[in-house]
Amino acid sequence: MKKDHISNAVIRRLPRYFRYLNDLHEAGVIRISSSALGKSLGSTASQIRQDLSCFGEFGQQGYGYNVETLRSEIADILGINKEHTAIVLGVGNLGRALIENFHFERSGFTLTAAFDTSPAIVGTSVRNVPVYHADSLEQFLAEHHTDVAVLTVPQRVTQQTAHRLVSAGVQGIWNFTNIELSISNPAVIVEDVHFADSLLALSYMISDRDAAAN
Amino acid sequence: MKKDHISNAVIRRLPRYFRYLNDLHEAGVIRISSSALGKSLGSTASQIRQDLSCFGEFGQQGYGYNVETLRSEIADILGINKEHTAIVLGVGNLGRALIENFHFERSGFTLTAAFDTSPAIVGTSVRNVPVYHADSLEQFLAEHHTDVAVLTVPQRVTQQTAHRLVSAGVQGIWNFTNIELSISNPAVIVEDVHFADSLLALSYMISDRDAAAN
DNA sequence: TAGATTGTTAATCGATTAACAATC
DNA sequence: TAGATTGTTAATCGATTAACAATC
Repeated sequence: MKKDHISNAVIRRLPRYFRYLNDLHEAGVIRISSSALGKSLGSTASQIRQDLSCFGEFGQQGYGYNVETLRSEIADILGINKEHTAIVLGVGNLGRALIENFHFERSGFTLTAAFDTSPAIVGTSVRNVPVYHADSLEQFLAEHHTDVAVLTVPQRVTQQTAHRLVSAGVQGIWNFTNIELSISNPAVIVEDVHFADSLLALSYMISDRDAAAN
Repeated sequence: MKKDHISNAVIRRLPRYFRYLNDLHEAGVIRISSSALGKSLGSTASQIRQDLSCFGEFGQQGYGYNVETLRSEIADILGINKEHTAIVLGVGNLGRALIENFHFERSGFTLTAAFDTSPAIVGTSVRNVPVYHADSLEQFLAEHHTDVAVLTVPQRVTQQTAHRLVSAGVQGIWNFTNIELSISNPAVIVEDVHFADSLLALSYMISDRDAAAN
């Protein structure tokens, strides 16, 4: 039974399902049951059926799920076929690492441009992505529909850059800075990648283990 | 009332509390109530008091919490004062970006070494972190207690590198590869930073918004 | 003292798991 | 047909929120 509200817990599990189904597909697996899927992913068959049922009926009694069909359905749900576009703000080490190494296209995104202020790189391109001066950001956004901005700028210009992006109408910000963005427009979606939070959680878990051992 | 089991939900919120308390402290704020904290962080006073009560009693009736005291308590809880050590595996763009730009010391970690196989960088150092050849990993780990390994190696060597790290006795792996690690030793803690999962969640959320608008 | 705010217990809400009729 | 497995409803579990006595 399709639901109209999807909980965050479900949304966060979908990419993992997708990733694993891709692996299965590449390995030539044709069908899989919810219980096999659950076992591989460390969750339960119930949870997987419950999660999928939020979006429709993709399986067949007595058979399970066709791997390629389910993969493709989840891709659709996640918006991978929507031809999203993205730009990168800040071509330092991290911005460059993402442009060069991260497979945006596997998530359905096309990188259309990058922006920086350093004269050494403005005018060059990285992996065929042209690097423009940050001053031309508004002009670019006015001329090119852009769904997501990847924020990898230095901390001190983070907030102002975010403001400019929101004013210019981007739909989402993928935020790699350690700054908590305050965004006036609630329609703009901010997805944070807080490295420090992740490392501190790891720190807690290894420290906790130490404590338990004593 | 101190708890012995702390839920994952609580653990994931602690770093945010810590980050915000740091900001408050730097801004010279002396005291804060759970309701003010909740309002700023977009959660509830109840939740914050409930979360903190897992670890002890840090507040005072009628007053609230002393910012510096609470900050310091949470730092202790997270293990920031444990003088953890870390090494970086793979000094490509991402590894380099982390070494150069991420403030490991703010999370209580000291970077003691990095490893790579490229002759161009083995023997150099990045931000005073020496880069050794990956072949010397085991020897280094035998001689230097190492809590966490930061995994930023290419996908094809990810799993084998993880195995070597686990065999050599690291306690935690901060995994930036898109590979789901399978680790034999359940005592080793893996913290994944799955960029693609994060971007796909963002993709879902902007796509969903589109759909709702139609 | 009176007002504010804690830590904790109780109530509510939501998410996960179990059970099962339907059916391939 | 018999076995397997779905989608969904019901039961359980855990997390969040509300309420309040204690007290600074």
